[in-house]
Amino acid sequence: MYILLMNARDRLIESAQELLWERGYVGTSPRAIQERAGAGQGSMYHHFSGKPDLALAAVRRSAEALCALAEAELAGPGGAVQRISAYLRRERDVLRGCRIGRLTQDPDIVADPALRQPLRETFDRLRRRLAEVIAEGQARGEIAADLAAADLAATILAALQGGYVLARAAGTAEPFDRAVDGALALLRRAAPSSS
Amino acid sequence: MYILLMNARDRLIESAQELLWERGYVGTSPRAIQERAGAGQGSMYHHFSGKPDLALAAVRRSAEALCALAEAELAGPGGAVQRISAYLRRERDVLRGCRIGRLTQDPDIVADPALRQPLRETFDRLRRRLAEVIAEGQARGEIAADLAAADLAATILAALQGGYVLARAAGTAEPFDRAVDGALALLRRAAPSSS
DNA sequence: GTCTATACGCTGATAGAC
DNA sequence: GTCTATCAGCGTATAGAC
Repeated sequence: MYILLMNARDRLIESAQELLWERGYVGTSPRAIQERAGAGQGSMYHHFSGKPDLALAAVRRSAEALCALAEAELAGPGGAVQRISAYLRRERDVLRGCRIGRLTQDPDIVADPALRQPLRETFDRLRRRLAEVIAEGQARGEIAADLAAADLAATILAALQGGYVLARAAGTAEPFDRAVDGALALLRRAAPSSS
Repeated sequence: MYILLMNARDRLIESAQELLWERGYVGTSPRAIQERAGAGQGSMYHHFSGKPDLALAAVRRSAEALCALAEAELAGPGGAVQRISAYLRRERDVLRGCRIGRLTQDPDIVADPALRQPLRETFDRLRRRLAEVIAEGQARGEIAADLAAADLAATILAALQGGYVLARAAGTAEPFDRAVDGALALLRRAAPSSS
């Protein structure tokens, strides 16, 4: 177990990341984090001022990981539609949902500007990056140029996030896959040759 | 205040609906529900066996309300794309999010089949209804017939749910509006005349 | 740095009076 | 039906020893 080799501070952050993903902010207690990390009260309150402080460190780390994963696909080979397809169809545990997206439902996260900032930045970055890829596809004649790249980027990211929501409600990945397939089908239809 | 005229049972359900929307299941305590409803412990435990039982009643009621609202737009006048547009652009308090969608992030809801069932049924119904409207649009030559209606329905519903997620992260409705606009632009592009 | 002790309010419920 | 106890356990710390 890798986690056992880390120092207490990192173990606490990683445990907080896991629990925030599984149970959200409201559903995650300092005690539960400590137990998972194998650390005591004193250790946690030595490294962090409290639950919000530890959560902030955890959220920031998760946000970075998420952006890195996205970039791996979006900077890959192929045309715009192909890279977006690779991003959307990347292998995932759909029913776990998005570790950042799920936090938008946490009232205590959204209410705290410091805690919400990483969420905003993450989705802003992803939208901008997707818009870049789309604009590239438009410049190369892959996608109709009269469609607003920023809008399409938002639609694609929203379809992804909403796909998780539908999948968790259904208890299966099926709606997620449909949502992704539908989005890609529409995107392919938006080729200039089709107009 | 209408709520003061209702009996305790209905006040409890309505208060639970509000709190579940605002704070989710994990973030909502029986005590908070009682306070908002102006009812005591005894009253709540007389009408409901406990928190899950009351939550179930509240979720069912919210689910019905949601489906009714959707149906009002989807059964309205105009063509398929126009009705879907009316549905997506219906006036909403975007930052509040979806009262059903937000519950998919609640571990205790998803883990309990009885509590999850209304979520599954709601989104299944909405997807089927949207697919019907789309199929109608395809039969009338409004939308290309070679696109899978079930996939497009999932995409549209996911864009809606994901739009809420992005908006809550951003702290403004802007990403929601973009996601909706992008989805509608793509849908209009998918007309047979464009292929 | 990490541990144990201590604290106080809240959670989710039960029991019994009225 | 509704109210008021009462309860064991958890949530979120603080204090101080080591």
